[in-house]
Parts: sequence; structure tokens; C-alpha cells
Amino acid sequence: MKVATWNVNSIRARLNNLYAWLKTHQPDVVCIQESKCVDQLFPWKELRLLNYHSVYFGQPKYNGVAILSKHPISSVYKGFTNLGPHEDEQARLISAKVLDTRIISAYVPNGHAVGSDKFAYKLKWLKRLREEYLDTLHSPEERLLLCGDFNVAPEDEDVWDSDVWHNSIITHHSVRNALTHVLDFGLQDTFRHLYPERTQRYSWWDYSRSGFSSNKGVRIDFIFATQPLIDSCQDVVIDTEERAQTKPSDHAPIIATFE
Amino acid sequence: MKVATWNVNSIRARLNNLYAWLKTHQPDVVCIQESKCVDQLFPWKELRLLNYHSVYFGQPKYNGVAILSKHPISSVYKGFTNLGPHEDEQARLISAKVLDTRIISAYVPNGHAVGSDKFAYKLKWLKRLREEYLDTLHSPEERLLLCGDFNVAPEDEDVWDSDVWHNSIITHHSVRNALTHVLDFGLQDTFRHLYPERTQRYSWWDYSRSGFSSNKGVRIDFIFATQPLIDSCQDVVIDTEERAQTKPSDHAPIIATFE
DNA sequence: GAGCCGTCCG
DNA sequence: CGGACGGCTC
Repeated sequence: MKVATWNVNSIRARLNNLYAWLKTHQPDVVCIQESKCVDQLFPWKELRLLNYHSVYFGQPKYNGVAILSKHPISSVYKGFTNLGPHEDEQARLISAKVLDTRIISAYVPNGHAVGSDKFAYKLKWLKRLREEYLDTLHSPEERLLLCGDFNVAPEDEDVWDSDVWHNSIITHHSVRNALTHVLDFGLQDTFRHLYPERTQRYSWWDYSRSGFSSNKGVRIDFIFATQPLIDSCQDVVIDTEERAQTKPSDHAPIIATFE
Repeated sequence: MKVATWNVNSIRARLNNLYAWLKTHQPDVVCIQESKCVDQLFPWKELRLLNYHSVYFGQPKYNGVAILSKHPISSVYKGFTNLGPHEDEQARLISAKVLDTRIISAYVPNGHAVGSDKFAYKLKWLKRLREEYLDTLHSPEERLLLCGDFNVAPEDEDVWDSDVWHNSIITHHSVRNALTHVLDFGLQDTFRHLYPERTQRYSWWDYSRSGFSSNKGVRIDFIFATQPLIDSCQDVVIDTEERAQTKPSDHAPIIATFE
């Protein structure tokens, strides 16, 4: 079973890349972030023709999270609550059961600037993810994958220059602590678990200043797994080839293989 | 000698199409309309690498006319006057000598709606083209080509449905008279001169409502020639293949061959 | 429908 | 830099 996560930076702007990528890699499940469209503009039909079921939690302009799956999807939650509509909530979280596994696609707030209102919202959002969501709905014994763009670089080795990124919105101790709190639920970073020695591996590179060509990136996209799945994780790949395509997203997809 | 005219609907949005088209057709001269950029953003270098000299009269956002030539270019006029800068004038007219021929690239105002201020400007513009420009600077005995997007369909056979287009901004008797006045200088439509029987041949099709696929177009782009050149005109082709490419301009190029 | 631009956001 | 979008033109 191949599970992927990819911040596509607008699904409508990424259609060609997405379709080609799905055909090449044939993942069973894909968690998508930053689709940036309302439900009506989501490419439901086209994805179905490529053999994917989709569930989507969208809003106008910003955010938007989806789960694509070759297998039937059930038990879908949108946002922090499954009760009623979500008009007041940013579309950053969607969850579904695929086969025997709970899949969560998360787009953690960027945080704008340390100390800003948006930064406080980011911290609060991560706290809610742990305490209102994981703790309430799930248990660490479940087969559960928390996938997405977390906008946090866990360690200094996860940014290309720790001086440049010192105390930034993705490295500040407060967001690292908030992420640790989430993982303390009983989750591990599949990539780092399998490859503790792999440094200078990133998942996001700025479009400008030739960020990608000189590998000035940060690792902020993850597939986190509970113990039952960590033990069966065979490989995790950051697909830098996709980032090197024409008209790429600024994020690379991550693909984890289980069993 | 191959001379072409093409309303590219933004030269920057049409770079790939333009470069491929130049390589395929290798025209000696190309008159361009609606480049839609200031001089600094015109692709001078790239065109030079493709062996074309360029002269350009641009403005921000709208209009913009160019002449590209494989042969050296001299005696360039921008706008209705060659005196001083043209800050107050829309960039709709450029003229240059290539070999022994005067080439004029013209983008006649669209006219918005019959009776509007813009419609009056269109009529005035065509009158100035004849009386302030052709009559003053040139003679019908010269080897002269007036090329461009005239936003006028001379005859009912030049629109796909004469009822739909009846009394429109491109068929109204006032604009047809204004165009006739220009041609009375001593110019003939090379296409209609060579092929009086060819109907349902158009140069512009609306992007929407599947205009091109059902050939719902209008013929508003022309290569007009003075007598010395009319006699040596061997062929005129409306390049509908280019209009059928991906990401096309809404106008097709016209290519005339002389000698 | 598809260019342009300015403004917002990451 | 490159998304989205609204307002503009054709």
C-alpha cells in the first residue's frame, strides 16, 4: 500500500502535473493540501476517470484539503468537528477510513510571523489537533496516518541553513513543542524513522532565488504513523523529480510504502 | 518574399506559439498587433536569436504593434507622427522600410459599440490613417503593404452570419465606408484580389462558444497592397492551423507571398 | 474566454 | 515567485 501527501499549491493550476504524477506512481491514497478552490471546482470527474475516489473539504481562495483513494472511502470527517456545516472554519483538515486505515490530510497554518495573530492561531491549531481531535476520536493503537504540510521543521537538520531559519515560524521552539505534543499522541515521522542519517532532504523550496536548483529547502511535509503502521513501513521517498518538472508546486510529494 | 500579419493577443502569452510558428513558416516580415506590453518587456533578444530584427511601438497593458524582419529595417515611424514622443497616443501604428518595401503594421480600434465614443474614435482613426498618414507620407506608386487587424469586415461574406453581425462595430456602413476611404488611397486586399470566390474564410474566432471549431468567425485581418505589389502577389494564406494549436491567439496569422 | 493589472497570501 | 481574485478590455 502506497500512501502519499502533496501540497499542490492550487489543484486547478496543477492538473497536468497531478494527472501525470498519479499515472506514474499509482499511489493507493493521496493526501492533498492547498487545493485552493471550492468543492464545485474540484476535479472530481477527472480523478474518477483516473480511478480515484475523492473526498474534499474546500473553501474559496485559500486552503482546501482532500483525500484521493483507489479503494472505497468511508467515515469522512471535515474539520475539527463532524457536526454540521463548517462555514466559520478554515478548510485545513479532512479524515477518512480507507481499507483498515484511518487517513488524515492536514494543512497546518503557516503562521505568517512569530508573535503575530496568525502565529498564535497556528499554535492553537496544533494543540486542538492533539487534544480535540486525536485524543477524542482516535487511539494510538489504531492503524492511523497523519499526513500533510505541517509548516514545522522538527530539527535543525530539516532546514538548509539553521541560521537563516533560526527562530522562524517553522523552527521556533513554540511550534516545535506544539508538533512534539501532537506526535506524543503516539505518532512517528516515517521518513526520519527509516532514515535517521538522511540529511539535506527537503520537501519545500521557495519558487524564487533558485531555491530548488541549489537545494535551499526545508522539510515540513510528513507522513506520521502510529506504531502498527510504523512497523510495516518499508520505504519513504521525497519525490524531488516532481519538484523539478515544469510548472511545479513549491512542495514535493512524499510517498510511503507499507507492508 | 513572405510577409505576414498576426494579432497575437499578448506577445508574452504567445511566446511558444510565436517561436514555433516563425521556425515553421520563416516569413521575411511579420506585422504584429496587440503585443500588450511596454518596450522593455518585448522579446527583442529571443527574436534576434531566431534571426529577426524587431521594431516596436508599445504601451502598458493595451495595444502595441511591431514589425519583425529577417532583413535590415530602416525609416521607422511610430504612431501618426514621427515627431517627438508619443505619450498621449495609443500604440496602434508602426511603419518601416524593409528592402525596397514600406511595411505598415496597424491595429485599428475595436470601437466597443456603435455610437459610443470609442466607435467615433475608430472612425476618426481610419480617417487619419488615410488623410494624415498615407496621403502625407506615401504615394500609391510606392511598393507599400498595409497590414494588420482592421476590425472591419468589408463584405457580408466576411462574417459567418450576416444577420448576427448586422450593423455591428465591424460591419456598420460607417466603418465600411471608412475602410473604403483608406483603400481608395490605392490599396487592394491581397486575399480577395487573388481569391474572389473564397467564402467562409475568416481570421478571427471568439474564444468562447466554440467559435473556431464551428468556424463562426469574421475576416478582419488583412494585407493590403499598392498596385506594384498586387501584381507580384502569388499567394495569400490564412493560417488556420495556428489558430487550432493549444493556447492560440483568437486571431489567425495571414501570410502573403510576393514575386 | 482569455489577455492585462493590482492586491492579497504563502 | 506564483497561486487566487476582481475589474478592465476585446
